[in-house]
Amino acid sequence: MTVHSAADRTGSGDKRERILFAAERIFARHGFFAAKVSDVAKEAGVADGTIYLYFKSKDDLLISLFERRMLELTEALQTAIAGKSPREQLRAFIRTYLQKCADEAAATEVLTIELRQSSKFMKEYENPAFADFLRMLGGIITAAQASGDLTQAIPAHIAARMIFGVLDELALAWVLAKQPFGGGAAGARPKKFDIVRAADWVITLITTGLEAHKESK
Amino acid sequence: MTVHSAADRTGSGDKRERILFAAERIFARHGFFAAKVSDVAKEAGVADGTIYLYFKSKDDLLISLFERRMLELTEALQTAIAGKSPREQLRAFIRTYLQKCADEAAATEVLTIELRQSSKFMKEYENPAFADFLRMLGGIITAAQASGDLTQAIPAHIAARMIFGVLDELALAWVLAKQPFGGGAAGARPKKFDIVRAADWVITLITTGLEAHKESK
DNA sequence: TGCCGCTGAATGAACCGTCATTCAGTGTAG
DNA sequence: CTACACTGAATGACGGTTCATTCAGCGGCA
Repeated sequence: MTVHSAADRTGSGDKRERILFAAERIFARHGFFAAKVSDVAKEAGVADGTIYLYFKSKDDLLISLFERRMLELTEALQTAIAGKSPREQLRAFIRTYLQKCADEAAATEVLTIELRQSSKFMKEYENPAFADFLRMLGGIITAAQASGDLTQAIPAHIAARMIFGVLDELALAWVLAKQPFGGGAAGARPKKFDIVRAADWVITLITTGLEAHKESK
Repeated sequence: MTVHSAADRTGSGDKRERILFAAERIFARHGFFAAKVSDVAKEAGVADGTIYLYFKSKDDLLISLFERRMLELTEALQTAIAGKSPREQLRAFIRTYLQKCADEAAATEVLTIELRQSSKFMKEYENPAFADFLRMLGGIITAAQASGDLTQAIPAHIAARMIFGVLDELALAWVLAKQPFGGGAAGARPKKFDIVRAADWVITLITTGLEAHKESK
C-alpha cells in the first residue's frame, strides 16, 4: 500500500498519478463502459495488474478521478471568489469554471459525460463533492439575494441548478465540438466557439437576461 | 403464451411497442449499460429472443427509443409554438418542454442521462433529432433577435444551448429527486420541486435575468 | 363440421466473445 | 537471500446474440 516517498524511476511522477491521468484520457476517448482496463494500463505504460495495486476496481478508478477533479475545481473556485462581493463572486465563479474546462478538456469530458451517469449506475456512491459544488453556488446566490443584488423570485438552489445547467451544457458542447481525428498533437484544435469568451455571455444571461435593452451590456 | 389477457389488449398485440416501453422503464431504472436484455424481455413479457425480431441489437433499442421520444417532443413543441410571436414561442417552448418531462418521467430519465452518452459511445450515430431540436430553438431566438425582442449580444445558437442547458439540468434534478425508495442511509434527497412551476423561473431567468428589478414588464 | 399439414412468430437454453480481476512468476534493490 | 513492486497470461463470470424447436392459428379438403 504505502506508495509514499521514492519517486518512481520510470519517469516523472507517481505511478498512481500516471494511471489516473491515463484513465482520464481513455475514459474521455471511449467512455467509461467501453474503455478497457488494459487500455488504461497501456496508456499509462504499466501492466494490467499494476492498476489493481493502486485502485480497488475500475469503478474505484472513476470515482477517484471524480474526487480529484472536483476537489481541484472546488479549491480553484474558492480561491477565485475569496473576498469578493456576491455579485462579483458570481462572475468569478462562472469565469473560473469555464476557464478550468478550457484548460482540461479530457477532465471536462469525463466530468460532463460520466458524472451524469454515475448517479445512476453507482447507486451507493452519492457524490458529496458535487453536492458541495452546488452548495457553494447556492450560497453565493443566497448572499446576493440577501444583499438585494438578485431577485428572490427564484429559490437559490433552483437558480444554482439552472446556472450549473448553462455551464455544463456549454462545456459539453465545447468539448464535443473538437475534431477527434489526427494524432495526439499538443496543439489546441479549432473549436466551434471560444468557451472563455462564453463566460461573458453566461453572465449577461443570468444577470440581465436575454431581453433587449436600450443600453447594451 | 396466449394473447388473450387484458394487459395484452393494446391493439393487435403491439409487441414492438411493449418492448420499447419496457426498455424505457428498465433503462431508466438501471441505466443502459447495466440493464440486461433479459430484464427488458421480462418486463415486456416476451422471450429474450423475441426482442431481436423487432430490433437489431441492444443499441438499436436505445436509438429507437430516442427517435420515438424526440419525434414526439418535437411535434409537441411545433404544435405549441404555432402561430405565436417569437417572444411567446419561447415561453411556450419552455413550458411545453417541462410539461413533457413531468408527464413522462421514465422517458425523461433516459433522455437526460443516456442521450449525453450516446454521442460518445456510438460514434457512428449522430443524433439528427437532437440537432433538429436545437435548430428549432435557435430559430425562435434568431426571430426574436430580428424583431428586436432579444439582444443580439449572444449568438443565437449559443443562447439556444444555454437555454437547453437550463431545461436539461432542471429535468435531471427533478427526475433524480423523485427517488421513491429511501435507498441510502444519511441520504438527503427529499428535494422534490414542481417542475412545471419551474417554467416560470426559467422564463424569468432567460428574459430578465436574476438581477433585482423594481418592477419591469 | 372435423381433420390435417403447413407456416412463421415466439421461445429460451446454450453459445461464445469479451473483459475485469487474479496470482504465480520475474527482476531488482538493499 | 529476502522482500517487494511489478508483470501479463490465465481465469471465470457475465450477458448479448443465436437458432433449433415448439405450437397456435389458418386454410384446404372431404
